[in-house]
Amino acid sequence: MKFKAPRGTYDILPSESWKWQHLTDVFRRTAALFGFEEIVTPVLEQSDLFERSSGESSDIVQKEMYRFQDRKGRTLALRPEGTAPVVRSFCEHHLDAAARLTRLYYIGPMFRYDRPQAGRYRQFYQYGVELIGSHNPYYDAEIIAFECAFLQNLGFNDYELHINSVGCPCCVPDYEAALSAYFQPLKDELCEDCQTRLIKNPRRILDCKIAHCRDLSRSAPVILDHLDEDCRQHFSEVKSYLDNIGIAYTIDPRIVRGLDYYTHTAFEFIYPALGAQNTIAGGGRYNGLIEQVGGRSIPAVGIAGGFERLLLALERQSADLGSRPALDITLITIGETAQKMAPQLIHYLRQTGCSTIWDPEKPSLKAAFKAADAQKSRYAYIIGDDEIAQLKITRKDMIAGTQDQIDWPDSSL
RNA sequence: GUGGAUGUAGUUCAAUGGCAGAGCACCGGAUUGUGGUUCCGGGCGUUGUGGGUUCGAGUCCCAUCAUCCACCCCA
Repeated sequence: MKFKAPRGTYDILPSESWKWQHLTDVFRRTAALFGFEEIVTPVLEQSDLFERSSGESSDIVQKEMYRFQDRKGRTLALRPEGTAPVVRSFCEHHLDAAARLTRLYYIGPMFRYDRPQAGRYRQFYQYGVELIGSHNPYYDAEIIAFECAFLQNLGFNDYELHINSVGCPCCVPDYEAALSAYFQPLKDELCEDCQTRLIKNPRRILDCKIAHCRDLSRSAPVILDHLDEDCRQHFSEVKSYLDNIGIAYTIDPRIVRGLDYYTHTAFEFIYPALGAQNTIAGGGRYNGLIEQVGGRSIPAVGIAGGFERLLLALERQSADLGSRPALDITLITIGETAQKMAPQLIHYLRQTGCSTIWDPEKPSLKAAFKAADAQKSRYAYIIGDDEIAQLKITRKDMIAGTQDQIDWPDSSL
């Protein structure tokens, strides 16, 4: 075997692809229910779009982005996430001119140069929805409600919803100062990573998985106590909207989103049984992003989820994913005359909407029926000299095993 | 980028340093007009790749690639 799919990428084979179709079908249906319309953007973007939006210091930009020069020396990147491209397109095409609020969804591959692991790939598939144009906390709740509806439509209920407010540029500096002040005296007790976090990004200490660091952060200052009035008010309204529509959530002050553009509400949908990579969807409000990308200051909120992890979770739960599509008819011919008539018959059957296959080689009948089995054909249509003489088709029900005769569909055939 | 485990037939796995095998799947036949059961028959695969040690390497050593798991990070 000479060629292999590149590291961290994989093929979705026919034995699996129908499941993906199911996921995307349910996603599109749910998105439509919420009034979202699809937007498709290129897989390639100018790399500074991501550098500017995600933050120069973010891991995505620092070490995970596929970045290269094209033949004219332009620096392009394979998109590592979906929101920045959507926002770029939104600004470029002035989508806000048409409506006060823009509701968009997308589906597509994303790329991050990461070490592959359970539920983590270099090319992976995400879906996302974005509500652009309002700072109203109702929409934060609506995005969360959308994700809940999507998961529910897939028959998936075993997830946890964690929400937090990450503050805004007005209150974050104050909070980070308080955090540093708290951890500084405990510095020597922190793990090595957390000691550097203390200097670079103290909030990440709260996310550490080392037991002792967790113990230390238990009584650390909480962002929610340091929110300014506006953020506090916003968060409390989001919660009351959620309460209102009966969505259960856990307030998790440790949620720190990986991208710099998030403000106010942040949320994650988690399925703990997935192992280390257990976040199936994450999102939040990004009021500063659109301005950073070059547009006016426009508030927005959105969420993105990973199809791989969703599928892993659904399979773990043995959720109903539908079934691999079956074929209506396998046509089996016996003898030269039937052989000659088959193409016209199969053409006719397909035109009437019956999925039909026929093998022009002449396998043994046994092999022909086995093939019909392998394709999960509902019926086998058999034509041979006997049938042709009587203008009949022998129709075998492949599930019941019974057999009867039907008229040729059109006597002119 | 760091650490650990693992790479043998389509697949799941065997093979005290001494002739590369089995189950399942697949193909053919028993049944030249009938599948899913049964019976019989069908396996030369660069043992991931490249070096090394050895009379001899699937087995030991080194490198490399890939997969899995964890760190990191996130979807």
